[in-house]
Amino acid sequence: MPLQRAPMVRRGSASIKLGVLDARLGYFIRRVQLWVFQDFIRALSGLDLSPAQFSVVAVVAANPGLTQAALSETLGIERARLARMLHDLGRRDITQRLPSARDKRSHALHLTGEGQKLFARARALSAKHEERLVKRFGTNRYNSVLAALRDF
Amino acid sequence: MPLQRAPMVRRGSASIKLGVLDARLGYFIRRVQLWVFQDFIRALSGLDLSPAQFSVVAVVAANPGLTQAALSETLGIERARLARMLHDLGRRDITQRLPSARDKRSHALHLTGEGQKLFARARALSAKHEERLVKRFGTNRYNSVLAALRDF
DNA sequence: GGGCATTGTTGACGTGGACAACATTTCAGT
DNA sequence: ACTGAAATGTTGTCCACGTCAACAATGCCC
Repeated sequence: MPLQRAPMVRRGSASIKLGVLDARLGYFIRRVQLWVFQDFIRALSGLDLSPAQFSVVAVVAANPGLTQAALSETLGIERARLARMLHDLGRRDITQRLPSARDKRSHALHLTGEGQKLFARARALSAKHEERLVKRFGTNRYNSVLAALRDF
Repeated sequence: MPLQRAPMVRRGSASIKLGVLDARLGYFIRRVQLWVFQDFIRALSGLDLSPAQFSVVAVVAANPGLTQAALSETLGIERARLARMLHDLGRRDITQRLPSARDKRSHALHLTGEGQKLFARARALSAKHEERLVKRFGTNRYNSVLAALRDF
């Protein structure tokens, strides 16, 4: 059994000042988003669903038949990017694009049967992720932050 | 003078439901971060400084002589990525890497004279950006969100 | 002194955002 | 009804960025 050396002591990251960054909300938003997304990805790693893919599936589930343009605007994902995402999700038999009756240019988006099963599992896993967030923030702060960001 | 047609009326983005996303903090964090970063980039567009570059300059300004490893860990930027960023900032005469006396492996990071002037202007512009954020949130909510994310 | 760790750098890969161009379809004004 | 502009979805391209592996130089502990 090869004995491992103890890793070098991490010295004083505490002494490093943030400077003006300490008064910039964008900096802290990025840091928290990094943590949240990493935890989310770990939580759903078994399903191979990225946060962006999960958001697409969730909105399609809540609004069956909506168009890609509407979905794109809702999630803030470029139409071009969304087309490629839906191509992939369709190949994996999660979403499907049906022809729209009223507008032949657009597609009506739906989940497949498999997609609905996957979404049910993803929802449960993401709920556990959310619980971790609540614990990390504390219930009160979690609620106030969620409300503030939602109203933005 | 070619007369412009009025753009098509955006119809009912209000009717689209978020579904389970409405109870996912990560979703709203991303949306706010999108807005914040876009506003920040617009605010500093005259200086050609990205949010990441600004954060590097700010931390170097507040901690002259620190090493790349320490900076990397503080900002959550990969050492590899940071090396390339500092190469670019050095080429633009904003930052410089001086040899470290104690540890010949590492570099002591500093702002150049030009870098300090640039940082002063960037700080002022980013402060106006921050004021827009305060107005958008409202002072009370801004303060509570900032405090909550800072403590995370 | 030997062996492993750390530092900084470079190369390679994949992802995602941004933008332009395109065919098809729809709409508004005449 | 016609016509020009706009909307929809798709593809191609470019670039920023996170990630990982490998490397040389240097530092540290035993």
